[in-house]
Amino acid sequence: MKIYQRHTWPTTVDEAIKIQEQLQPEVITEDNLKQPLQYVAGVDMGFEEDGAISRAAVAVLSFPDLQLQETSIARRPTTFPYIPGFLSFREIPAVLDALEKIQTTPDIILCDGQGIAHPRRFGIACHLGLIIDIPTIGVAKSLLIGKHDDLPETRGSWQPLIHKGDTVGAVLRTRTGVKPVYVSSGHRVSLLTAIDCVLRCTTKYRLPETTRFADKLASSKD
DNA sequence: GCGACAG
DNA sequence: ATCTTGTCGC
Repeated sequence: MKIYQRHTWPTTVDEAIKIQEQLQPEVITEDNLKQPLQYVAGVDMGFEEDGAISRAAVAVLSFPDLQLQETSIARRPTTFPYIPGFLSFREIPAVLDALEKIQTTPDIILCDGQGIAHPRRFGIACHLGLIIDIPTIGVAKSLLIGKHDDLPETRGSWQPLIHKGDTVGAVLRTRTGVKPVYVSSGHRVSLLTAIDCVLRCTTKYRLPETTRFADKLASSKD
């Protein structure tokens, strides 16, 4: 797919904050996606050479049967350090390289990390969604910001994630008796639709099949 | 000023 | 994210 950059990549945190604050108002947290969904994708990152090289992987699956449709991998030098709140500046450049090689344009992308459940409401899922103008959802394995009540052990149960008085996402149990995941709107997807999509992409494991496939590609040294 | 802190 | 074996529990 063809990608149009929205900005150049910053070197400093101050610059990065300006970009986040400038683009945040463009994030859409209401549904604006093709339905029924036909293709869902997952993206994930891996690192080589002690972190000097970033490796991005994309896996496109058919929906709702979740069969692998297409994959791509891209490598490039790592240019931004990992700083909580600025993950997108470290990972997105390589992700865009991998997405450019994809022939099957996904109807939605599940990202590894937060959407609007972020200090400035601009996590990696929002940033990626805005740049490529494709619906995105943030699915994180751990909490960045916000608080929530305890939730039942049953798969499918969830609780709102609250930050400074706003509902910024949800803590979702994707598997009975297993630690929950943190779901939030990325771009062009509402929270309820995001929760439904994550559940439908999750079968026998805690994480969505999309990110599991992307994870295998990003980790296997080949 | 003191912690917390996606991957 | 990454370094790494066995091990506890359903």
